[in-house]
Amino acid sequence: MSAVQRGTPMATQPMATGRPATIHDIAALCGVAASTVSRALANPERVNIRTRERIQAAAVELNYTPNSQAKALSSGKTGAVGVLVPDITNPFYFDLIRGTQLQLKAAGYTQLLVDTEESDEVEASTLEQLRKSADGVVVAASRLNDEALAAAAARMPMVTVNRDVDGVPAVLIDTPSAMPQALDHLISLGHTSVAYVSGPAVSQSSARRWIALSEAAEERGVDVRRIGPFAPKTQSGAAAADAAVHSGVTACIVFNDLIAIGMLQRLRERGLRVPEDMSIVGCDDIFGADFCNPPLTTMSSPIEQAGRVAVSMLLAQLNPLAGGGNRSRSVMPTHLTVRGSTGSAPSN
Amino acid sequence: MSAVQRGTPMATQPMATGRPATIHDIAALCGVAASTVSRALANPERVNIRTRERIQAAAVELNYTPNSQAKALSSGKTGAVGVLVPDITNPFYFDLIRGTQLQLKAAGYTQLLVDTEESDEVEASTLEQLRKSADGVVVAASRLNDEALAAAAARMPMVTVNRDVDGVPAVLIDTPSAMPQALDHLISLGHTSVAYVSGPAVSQSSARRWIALSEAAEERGVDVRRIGPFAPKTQSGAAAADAAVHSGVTACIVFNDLIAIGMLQRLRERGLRVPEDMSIVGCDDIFGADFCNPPLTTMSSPIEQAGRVAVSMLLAQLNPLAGGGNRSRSVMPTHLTVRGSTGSAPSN
DNA sequence: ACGGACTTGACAACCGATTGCCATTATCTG
DNA sequence: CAGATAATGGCAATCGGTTGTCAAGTCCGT
Repeated sequence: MSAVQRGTPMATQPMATGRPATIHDIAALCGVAASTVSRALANPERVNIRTRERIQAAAVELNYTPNSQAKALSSGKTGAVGVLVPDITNPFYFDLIRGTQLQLKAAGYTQLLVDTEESDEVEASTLEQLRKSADGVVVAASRLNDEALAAAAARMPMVTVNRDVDGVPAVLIDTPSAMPQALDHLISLGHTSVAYVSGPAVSQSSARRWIALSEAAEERGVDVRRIGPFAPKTQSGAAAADAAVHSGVTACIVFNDLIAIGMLQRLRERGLRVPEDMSIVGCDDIFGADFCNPPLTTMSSPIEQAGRVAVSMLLAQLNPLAGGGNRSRSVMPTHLTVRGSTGSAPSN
Repeated sequence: MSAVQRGTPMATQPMATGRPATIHDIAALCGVAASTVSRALANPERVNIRTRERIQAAAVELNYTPNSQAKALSSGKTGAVGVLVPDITNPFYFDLIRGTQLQLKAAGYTQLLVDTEESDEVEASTLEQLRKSADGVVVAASRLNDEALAAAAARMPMVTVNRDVDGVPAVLIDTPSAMPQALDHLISLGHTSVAYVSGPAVSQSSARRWIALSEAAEERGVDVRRIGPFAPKTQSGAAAADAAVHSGVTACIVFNDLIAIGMLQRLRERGLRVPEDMSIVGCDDIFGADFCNPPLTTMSSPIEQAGRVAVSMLLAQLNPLAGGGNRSRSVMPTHLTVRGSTGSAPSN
């Protein structure tokens, strides 16, 4: 990161003209028609190289930047992409957002980030509004039902993250595949009675994780019960911890790290030790999972990459010209990261 | 491309037609001119009540929503506000972002969130671009120098957060005022030699905190030295911890919680106990400060409220009509939250 | 040198909404 | 009842680009 030093900005600061330059200013300066300027900038090969260069030079000189509103109006393309997340304060989405932002910026798009507040209504109305102000959307962990989501996807280009609906391209974070790993990890530590602490009832992620886990449990002949649902917030961890203790299990696999971290706090309050009395496995490996107490065993994925991939898929949909076949589904690998919150089952 | 089919008079389906309705559709349906529709919707009192109601009914029936691009183009107002943060993955900004988003949505504005990647160049170019695509900006923890920031503020409505520049309205999180509290807290625990672990060299916040701390230290006759600068990331904590240990102090007041948490980890690695061997005071009370190990003593502020206030100030600037006098400066209170990372000074 | 093929640049019609200006009509006043 | 005044609705220009159309200009081969 030593590149920080470079470029002390004595940068060529464009002087503050009263109003940003337009193609008409350029046209006037070059003595050509505005349309010629437009072409010179958009379809350079359609314009004489000398004129073109004169125009390009003038554009630089006037510090011209196209007016995105006007461009959107006449071309129908806004150059913006909406990114919908259910809760912007959930650390899981930080890296996702950063991934989408990076990839969008690289492609010259603007990111419209919206927090849908875990509400299907906010999500639906946002999608409707975005239909006119964005070229496409990335929808993370949608709270909409399948029909509504499919309908929205039919109206505008969309890529979902962690949500699988027929006909809608998706990036899936393959947490379910790590469930057997997590279970084997617990079994190897002597646990035979495990609880799955589930997330929101409308979360497809939670459902998929539970299915994967219960299948793996059946194969291995282990008792796994399900408790919940719980909201994906640390505050929910207290109730989840109490429910887990009451159920008598010695280990929990938890919908996500927020709840898991909340459980750690609650268990400590109740005088129970982790992992001596109870093992906890989280999910997502969010910011904080490595420095909570004890550090959380959890399932990790390349989240930022997921954001980048989602945007790539969306852009491929928007610009079908570019080579790469349009994948309609991309799966991000997941693995178990073992830390301090899991240990041998109580020996009693 | 063939001639666009838009003239079809009976194509006015209330259902989800391929294309959203425009004022022209409404005008056709009501048998009036488009401009009348525009007025009926914007200046209702300028249009006969019967016509107006007919138009409003048609608008509802056609599920009309104004095209924000077109509106922006002709009115010059975009209905969007840019929010610039240096690092979107820094939890400090989560609550700020949520605050701005809530307040903006309530006022019918769209939030354009941009991560400037701690770079003054990215920040400058973003501001320049936003000048045409947003009505105003909220700039958090700007990395620009005073002149550049003042110049940008002269070109478009702006409110800064944690940055004080002449003539630019600002929301200041008054962390400096908590510095004496923090120092007194440490002194009462027997510490006499304290280090300030500073943040980025260009961060005004860091500079202000240092000034407040060193003044308080002088008044109290305590030795406070400054180490750093360090980047505001947990990874920087390792170097910061080593520097602190080397300097021989028994307590650190740290620029922010990210660095502080990184220090906790590093100190543990080196076999040093917190707070027995070293006390740590963080700043910001970010997500994670309450559940790290040990829980972090830190300085807390109403960050989400800061975001809301920043937006309110900006909107007041945009719509001078509304009553409330335009405050140009708003200070958010800060207090010390004592947790487990501070304790009695080593007795040796 | 001439005609055709190909380039290049200008014009103008949009995109969807706002707004100044004017014509029409309704209402009111004396 | 005529004339004044206000209320109302429509036309058309405008915002900044994009793009289809066409005329003028260039270059070529024969």
